Amino acid sequence: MSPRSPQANQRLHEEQKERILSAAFPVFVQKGLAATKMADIAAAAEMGYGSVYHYFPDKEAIFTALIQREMQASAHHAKAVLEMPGTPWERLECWLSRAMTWVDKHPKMILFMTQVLINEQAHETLRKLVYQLSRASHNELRQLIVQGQEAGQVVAGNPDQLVLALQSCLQGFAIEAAFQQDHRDGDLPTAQMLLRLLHP
Amino acid sequence: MSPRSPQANQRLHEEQKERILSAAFPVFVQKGLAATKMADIAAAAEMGYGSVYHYFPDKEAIFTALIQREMQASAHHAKAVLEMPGTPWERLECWLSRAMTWVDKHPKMILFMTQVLINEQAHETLRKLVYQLSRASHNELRQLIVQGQEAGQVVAGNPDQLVLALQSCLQGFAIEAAFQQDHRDGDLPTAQMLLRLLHP
DNA sequence: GTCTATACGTAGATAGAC
DNA sequence: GTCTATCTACGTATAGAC
Repeated sequence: MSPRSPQANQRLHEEQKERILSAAFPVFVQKGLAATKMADIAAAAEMGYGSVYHYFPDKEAIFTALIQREMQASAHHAKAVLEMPGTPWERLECWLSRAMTWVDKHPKMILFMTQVLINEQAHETLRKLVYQLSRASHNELRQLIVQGQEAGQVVAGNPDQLVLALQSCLQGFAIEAAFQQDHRDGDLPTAQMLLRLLHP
Repeated sequence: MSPRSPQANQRLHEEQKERILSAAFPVFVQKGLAATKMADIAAAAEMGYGSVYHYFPDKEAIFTALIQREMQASAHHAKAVLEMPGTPWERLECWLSRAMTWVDKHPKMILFMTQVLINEQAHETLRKLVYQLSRASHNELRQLIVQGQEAGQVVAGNPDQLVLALQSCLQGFAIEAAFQQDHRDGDLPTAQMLLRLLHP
């Protein structure tokens, strides 16, 4: 029995962490941070209660890891669209339709982050983290809108207000979408509908 | 010392209940149902811990009372607008601008109800209650939109989808507004902006 | 009616066997 | 590395004094 190499050990360790994160996510979404028990997470990850503590120091560390993981993915997505060729309007269309698709596929992630912004007063660090992500997204969209206004393709007006309107709608859609995953009872709005907000 | 009349007793009782509800509301909004402790509520209402239990059997009863109280107010507001004179478009304008004003003034109430829809899997009764309210609002708005479409004042398309879009936006605005109450950093969108979604 | 003190249950975290 | 058993802290709800 040769011992595992340090690299292999490291890899197994990361895999187990990932396993816990994947399992914890839906539980947090459904119950919120406070109501989620470590026992729930352990059960979802199909491992013993104590094992979770071998990989994460406490519950909040799991929560934080989930947020950070999402922030990376989001930043990556944004960059791709900003560097796209085409007119500003086309880039806006692309940004929004991608955002809508994402919202439609992972509505609970937005919900999850909304919970952080809203709920739990204690975890100031966490909230700052999510706020950063929200600001980043705001700035990207703002850039696209200003470009669109300069090209005369987007309605005039305070760009920050327009951004806020779009972001709010997306957030609302996410909540609606998350709810409808369980109780399908109508078609969700489309990116084309949202774009009407920007027509000159 | 003449004893208080039963009526006066009754009135004091109701006043104390009201006092607890008013105190509990902001706490629930900030912390969510699970994370709010009865001690928090008692402290906010400036009364002893045990006294709260004299007026409500448990925490959930307080929560439920708050929701029901809101449902009544909302139903009242809706009725007034539906019976307004004028064109369908004017009624829509009125409905939306009232809704926006309300959202702007009491954003945390929507947030509060969103929490119920999303979070806590256990309290099925509560979620049904909020869902009812949401359906009622949906139906009102749908009625206005169909009327508007028949009058050619509103863009054609699946009315339920349009309603969903508007409701989602309102929900998103509420979250944004609630957040901005603490961190003012931009103008909220206006009802006029939202109406652009409906222009033919 | 009001409040303090307490019993009970639950959940986070840890120690230590395997 | 994994898991069970346990310690500890806290929060709900209640009982009972005033």
